[in-house]
Amino acid sequence: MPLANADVAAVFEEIADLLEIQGANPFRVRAYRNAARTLQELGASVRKMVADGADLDALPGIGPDLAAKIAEVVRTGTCALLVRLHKELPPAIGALLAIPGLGPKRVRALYQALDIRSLDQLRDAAQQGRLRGVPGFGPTLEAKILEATATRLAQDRRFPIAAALAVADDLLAFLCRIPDVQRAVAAGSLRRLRETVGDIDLLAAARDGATVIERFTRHDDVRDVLASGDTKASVVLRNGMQVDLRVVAPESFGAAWVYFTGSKAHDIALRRLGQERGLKLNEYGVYRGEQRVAGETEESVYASIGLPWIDPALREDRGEIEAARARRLPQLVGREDLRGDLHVHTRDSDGRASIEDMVAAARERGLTYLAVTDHSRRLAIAHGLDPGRLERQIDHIDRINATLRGFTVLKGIEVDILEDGTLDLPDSILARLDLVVGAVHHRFDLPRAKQTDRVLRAMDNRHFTILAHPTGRLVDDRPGYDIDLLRVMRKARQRGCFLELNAQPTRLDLTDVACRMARDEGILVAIDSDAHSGLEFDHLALGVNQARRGWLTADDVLNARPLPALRPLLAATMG
DNA sequence: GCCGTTTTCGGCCCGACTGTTTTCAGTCG
Repeated sequence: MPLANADVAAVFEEIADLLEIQGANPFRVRAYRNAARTLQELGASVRKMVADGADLDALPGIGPDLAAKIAEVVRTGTCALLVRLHKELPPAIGALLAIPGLGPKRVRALYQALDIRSLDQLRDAAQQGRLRGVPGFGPTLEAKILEATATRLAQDRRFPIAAALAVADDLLAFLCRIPDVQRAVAAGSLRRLRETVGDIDLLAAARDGATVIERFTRHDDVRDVLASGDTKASVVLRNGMQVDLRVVAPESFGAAWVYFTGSKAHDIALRRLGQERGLKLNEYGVYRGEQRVAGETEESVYASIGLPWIDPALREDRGEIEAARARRLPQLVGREDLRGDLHVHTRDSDGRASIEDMVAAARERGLTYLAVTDHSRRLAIAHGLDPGRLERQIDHIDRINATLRGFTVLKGIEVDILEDGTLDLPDSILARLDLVVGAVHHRFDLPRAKQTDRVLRAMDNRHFTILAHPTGRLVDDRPGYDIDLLRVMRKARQRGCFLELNAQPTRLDLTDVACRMARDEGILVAIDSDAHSGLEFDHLALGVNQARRGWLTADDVLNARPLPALRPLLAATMG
């Protein structure tokens, strides 16, 4: 049974939940959570590391004990500690922690007083008014819990960043119109450009916080006010998104922006650095004793602990602090660095616009080339091209290029990688193209070894240029097929071909961690829109966001190259 | 349970808001 890093991480998360409910040492609990996070973000397969006898306790936050437990989970699928905890506590009790207002102490109190072991039992007890009898529980909390269990608020709900960005823009404009507000900005995971966000964090600078909070909580789109004080408010909008607003004085703005941008792990690391220098960091500033030494700008906060400003996309405690210390932060790629788009559909397959329309839309967005890469024949539902229709498209593109100045249409195909690793069109026609984008569109269920071999074999085709949406993942929906990405990347490097970062908001495939891995392996990434209409070129910005989280610079991005520099790279893979 | 330019033992980030209290624990981010 293939066991992914996420599976081991899930075991550790569950251990942490149960230990917490038992009232274990909070730092021990944190150690398990940190280890889970490390595993989830690790590029390499922990299963393979164990098989290779790699030094697991060299990983951050992993000591001898956790290293042994990782090996145990990899070998057995579970570990003795978890088995023991399951004997001591009801297995489903961890799910109760997801209810807002319920933390480990209250969950334990409910279990001990009312023998509540599951969400269903919790809901029933709340309905019957039995919760308020438990010490620390009153009618208000009971009503809140009843609502959460009834409306399934317990489920972790996250929104795609594109939707959240639009909502945040409107709210920020609203805040800026309040007279006392000097600045209003986004913070949290939204500012860090994560692909989904659980809530929208906003920050405003103003003298009179209470007034700002009051106006904000009366915004037309606010459905519920979860909390509201003099400096912060949490609300739920009509569309179901939760928004947290924090208001601070202008002199604290930079410190608060760092604080509320996070990530939590990044903030903790910063505060630790501060401690080493005898400084205390909080949302109001940087303090030496009573005296405030920084805080008006983000730069001043970072400078106080000896660091240059760090881009929010990097603030995940994944080495950015060490890089900042060494003055080796990457110069992250920006949307303006993209010169072209190497994965675009037209009406000839399942796109909605003509080649000419796509060219016009690309030019409007500052691009200087695009590759037409319609689907190949196997994808009949998308009206995929057979050799004859592709021949005619190639001729059509030649005629279009003859009329263009300062823009080039490249001839390509998004060819299906068949189950045996062969491509869906004959080499004779692929040879006439500028690039061949290969993609897996079926048989996602192959076992890891077969899926990996399938893609490696496809890359052996001398015409293969770019692997599209390399894992098949869908954001928050489908985990992607089981494939050894590291082997794929090493093959790509050996063959001189490339991986795509598909910028469709539902895909964002590669992930940030995989982008970082590609960079470490020395592979160029193509940030492609996979546009099916002119408007979808705007998705490129989302792809760039993801690439920034993956530490990519313009040098790491294939289509940040102007066409004269790109052509030889494409040609090298075309045999 | 981890970790070390103060330490191999004793630390481990910090503050706001709520509800249930009557001075604060618990939760959350």
